[in-house]
Amino acid sequence: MAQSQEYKIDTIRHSMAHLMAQAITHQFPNEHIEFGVGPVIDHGFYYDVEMDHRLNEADLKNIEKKMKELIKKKLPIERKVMKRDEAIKHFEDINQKLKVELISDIPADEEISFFTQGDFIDLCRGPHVENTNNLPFSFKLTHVAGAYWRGSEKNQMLQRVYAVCFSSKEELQDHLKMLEEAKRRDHRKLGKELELFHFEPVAPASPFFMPKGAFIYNELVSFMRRIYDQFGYSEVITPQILDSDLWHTSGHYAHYKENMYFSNIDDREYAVKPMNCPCHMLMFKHYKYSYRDLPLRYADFGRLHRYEKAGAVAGLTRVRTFCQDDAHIFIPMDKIQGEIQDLMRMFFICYEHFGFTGIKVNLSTRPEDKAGDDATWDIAEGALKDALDASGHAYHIKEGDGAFYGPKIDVEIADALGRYFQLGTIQLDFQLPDRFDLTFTNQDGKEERPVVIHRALLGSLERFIGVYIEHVGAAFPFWIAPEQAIIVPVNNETHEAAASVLAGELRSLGLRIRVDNRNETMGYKTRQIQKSKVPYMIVIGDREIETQSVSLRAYGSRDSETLTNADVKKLFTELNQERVPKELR
RNA sequence: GCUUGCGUGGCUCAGUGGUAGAGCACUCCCUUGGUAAGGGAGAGGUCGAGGGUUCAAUUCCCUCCGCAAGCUCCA
Repeated sequence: MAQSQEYKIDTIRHSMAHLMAQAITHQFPNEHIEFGVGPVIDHGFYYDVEMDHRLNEADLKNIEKKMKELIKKKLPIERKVMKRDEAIKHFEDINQKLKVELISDIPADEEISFFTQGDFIDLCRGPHVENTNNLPFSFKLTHVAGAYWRGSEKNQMLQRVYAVCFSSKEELQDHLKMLEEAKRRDHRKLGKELELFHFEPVAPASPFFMPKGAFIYNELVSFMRRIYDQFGYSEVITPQILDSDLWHTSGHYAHYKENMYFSNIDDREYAVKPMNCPCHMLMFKHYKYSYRDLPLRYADFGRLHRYEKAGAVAGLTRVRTFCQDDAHIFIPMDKIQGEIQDLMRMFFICYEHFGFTGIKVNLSTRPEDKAGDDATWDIAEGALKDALDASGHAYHIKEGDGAFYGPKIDVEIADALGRYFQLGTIQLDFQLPDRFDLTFTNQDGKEERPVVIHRALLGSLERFIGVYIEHVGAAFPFWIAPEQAIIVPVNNETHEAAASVLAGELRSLGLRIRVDNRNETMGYKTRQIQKSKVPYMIVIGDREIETQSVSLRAYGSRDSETLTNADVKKLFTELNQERVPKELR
C-alpha cells in the first residue's frame, strides 16, 4: 500500500469522500440519493447526503465494506470538464438538484470540472488520487448527524456522514486511541464519578457544584484574586437583576434580548444580567475620574445568566448560568498598548501555570458592520498589533472577525490531548463608553472618552473547570486538589490517635487532610483513594509511629516511600506554594 | 431551534406485551485488616412525564421534558 504515500493526506481524504459517496449509492441501489458537499476536515472528511432511509451504525459498517471493495477494484479516477449548460443538464438528468445548485453558483469564468470513478461522477475542483487503489484502508466511518444544506437553518437538513482517515493504520489507531482517552476523561463523566458536580432536570444546563467541585471553583476565584492583587485590579460586586432601562442603554435589549431572562414586578421590567459590563459602566459614571485614576480595573465574579438554545448547551462547556473571571478596564486610548502587554504577560503566566502549552493568539480586526470610525479602529488595531509584537508571541490575524464594538484578541490553549479550546479574550470597546457617555478629565483639563477593555482569562469558571478536568483527567495538582492527602491508620484502634495528630498538624499548615478511619480493609481504602485521585495517601502503623515517620504514596504510583513527619510537612508546604505561579512569588 | 439517537433503583448497566434484575454505593452484623474490592444479611425502582392502542404497556404509537452527537446560534 506504499502508493498512498505519494499523495498528500488531504488529497487522499478528498478522494475518500467521493469513494464514500459512491459506496453509498451501491449500498442503497433503490434509494434516490442526492449529494451535497463532501469536504476534507481535520482528521478525515464528511459527505452530506439526502435520502429517505435514515443511516444507522450498521449502514456505516456496510458502506465501509463497500468502500474497501471499490478500492480493490482499482477504478481509475478521471477528470472531466463540462460546459455549464451541459453540466447542469447532466446533473438534472441524474436528479442531483443540490449539485445543480452548486454548479449554478460557480463563477462564469471558472472551469467546471468533474471526477469520475466507475459508475460515479461528482462535481469537484480536485485534485484527486489517480486510482481508487491509491486509497488506504486506514479509515473509519464514525457517525452521522444532521447538517443544514449550505449551513443555513432556513434550508433542509441533510444527513452528514463523518469519517476519520489517515495515511497509515498506525495513525488511525493513534487517533482512535486518543478518542477513547477523550471519552475516559469526559468532564461530565468524571464530574459525576468524583462528585464534583451534576445536573438536575429542573435546571437544564445549570450545574450543581458538590463540595469538591465547589472547592475547585472557589480556589480558581482565589487564584485569580491573587493574580489581580499583583496587576492592580479592584474587585467589585454588582446587582443580579436590573431594570430594563439599563439594558436599553447598553444595547443588550435591542441585540441580546433573546438570550436574557426577564422578570416583572412593581410594574417594572427587570432583566437578570447576562454580562457585568453595564454595571461597571454605571460605577465608572458614578464618580468623576481623572487621567491619574486610569487605568481603572474592575474585576467581578458575578453570576451571569444567558438563555442558550437547548441544542447549544453541553456539560460545563456551554451553560445557562456561569461566572466569568471578568474585568473591565477603563483606559485612555494612548495607554492601550502597555495594558495589552501586561495582559498578555498575565495570560501566559497563568496558562502555563495550569500546564497548558501550544497557546495560540488570534487578533480579530474590524468587521463590515462596525461602530466607530476607521481612524479609531486604526489606532486600536495598531495598538493591539504593537502590543502583540512587543510581547514576542506569534499570533494569527483574523480579518473582519472582531466584534462590532472593537477589535479583540482571543487566546486558545491546547490541552493534554492536543485539543484546542478558546479560553481568554481581550476585547476593546468604543461603543459602551459612548452609550453611557463616560468621560474622564485628561491632562489638559478636558473631558475625554475612555476606551473599555473587556477581558477574561479563564473565560467562564464553569467552562474552564470542564476543560481543566479533561486536561488533567481529574487528577488535580496538589495546590488545587479538593483533598490533598488522606491518612489511613493501619489499625483504627491503635493508630488513629497518631493519624489525627498528624492530620491536625498538617491542617494547621493550611492543608486539606482527611483521616480515613472507616471500618474497612486497607486494600479497600487504597483502591478508593486511588480511584478518587487524591494526590497522596499516607499510611500510619506501628513501624511509622516508632520512627515518627509515615508511608507516603503519590497518586498513580505503585509504591510508597517512607518520610519523616517533618519531611512530609516540608514537601506539602512546598507543593502548596503553587497556589501562586512562580513568576509572581 | 433543527436532524438522529437515548432515558430501567444513588451510579454503571442487563431484561421483558402479563406491573422487574445484576454489580457498585447505602444500612446493619461479623471481621481490626500494611498499600487497588474480607464475609454475611438488609433496605431501595409506580422502568423520565402525560396521553393513546390493547383484556393487559416499562416494552408498541403520539406529545412533552431531559441527555448525547452534529448543524445553526454564541449582539
